[in-house]
Amino acid sequence: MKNKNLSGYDELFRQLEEKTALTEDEKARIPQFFESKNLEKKQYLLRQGDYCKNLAFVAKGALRSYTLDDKGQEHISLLAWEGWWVSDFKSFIAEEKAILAIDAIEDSEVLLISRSNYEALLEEIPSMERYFRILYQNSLVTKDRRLISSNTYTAEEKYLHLLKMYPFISQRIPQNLIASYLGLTPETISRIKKNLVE
Amino acid sequence: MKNKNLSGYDELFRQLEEKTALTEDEKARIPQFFESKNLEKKQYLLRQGDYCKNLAFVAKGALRSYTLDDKGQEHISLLAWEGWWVSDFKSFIAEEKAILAIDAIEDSEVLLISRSNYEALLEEIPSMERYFRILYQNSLVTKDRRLISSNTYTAEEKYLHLLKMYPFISQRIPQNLIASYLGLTPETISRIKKNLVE
DNA sequence: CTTTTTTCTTGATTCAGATCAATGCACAGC
DNA sequence: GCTGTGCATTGATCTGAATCAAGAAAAAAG
Repeated sequence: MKNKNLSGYDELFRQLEEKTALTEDEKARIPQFFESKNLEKKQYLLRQGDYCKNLAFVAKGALRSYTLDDKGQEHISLLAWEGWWVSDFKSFIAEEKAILAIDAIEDSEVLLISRSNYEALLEEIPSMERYFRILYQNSLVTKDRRLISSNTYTAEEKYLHLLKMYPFISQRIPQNLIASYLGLTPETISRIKKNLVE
Repeated sequence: MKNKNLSGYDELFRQLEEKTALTEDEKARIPQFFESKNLEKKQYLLRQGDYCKNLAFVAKGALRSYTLDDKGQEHISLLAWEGWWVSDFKSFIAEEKAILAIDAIEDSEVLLISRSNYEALLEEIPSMERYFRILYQNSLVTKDRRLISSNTYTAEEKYLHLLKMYPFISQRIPQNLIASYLGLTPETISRIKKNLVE
């Protein structure tokens, strides 16, 4: 086995074992499929228009994926910290150009798996097929809830719903990124907070 | 094998074989896990607050899932026609009360699979584990795009984007349901259409 | 400790889309 | 053929959140 920083894999195994059982033999084989990468705050993992060659597991730190609209405004589609996966899925799977950009919002460590290694991993280790089925199943539930929130709730309800789901988020993620994630402006968040105090 | 209406299973197999290979033996075993049900237009498959006991495959017709907000307004989260799956996933998986209602918007035929049969199916037929992994993977891509659309686009862009993805939708789904799906009002859709003609 | 950069707050104004209200239209049932 | 019920259009008005514009505060950099 190549010289690998194993710390990131601990976090990966913790995640995997939450959803599926792994033998020691499987655990020994898994790191070969991945490659570790450190990112500094603001460093890009993917740029819009590039091909998304990897699926990334966040072992440490936090990343965001986002689109840029015509006016150059950023719209965050995902905030991913330890234990989350991030990529432009469509680009990764269908080998199209990415519409998402991904960068680090803190100094981070990610574990990258290429398309071919991903296919091989699913093929060779059936419990990984199961892991990803369950992961995606859960992600779908979360995305569904977010979509409902986005179409149904007022700005204040969206903000409160987010705090309820991720109580620590305001300690970790700046307000302007939270705003972008919720499809609101930083000013609106600021006013909501003021209202809540009263 | 029990006496089953096989027509619905043809549509199911077509869907399955788009994503994974099935042996004749597997195809013979699959129907046992499901139960067919006919629904008339407006008939409920699931009500808010009930437990979602089944995952439903739409063999014929069309269904919608939706939430009701405080003011009694409906917000459609999914329109599902032939080849689509529909349920309150969170309720189905975690055995919680459903926040979604599901009903038929046309006379329909669905194939229902219970939680325990779903688990058994995935266990006994590994290519079904693969099928659902790929299905969910693709659904995630679609949901992501919808979320971006919802947070980034104007009303007109949302409508055009929908038409581009499902060109036949306006022939099949009434405008007021399309509006609800997009998080808009029917009046807004009407005005957009008028503007587009000019 | 000082300077620079980034984030957050507050106020004034604007605007896209909702809401309210009325009318027209189409198809299902009798 | 009428008649009712649900769906679509159009206009007038309202409103929640965006935008524009300054500062204040906090964090990072030197």
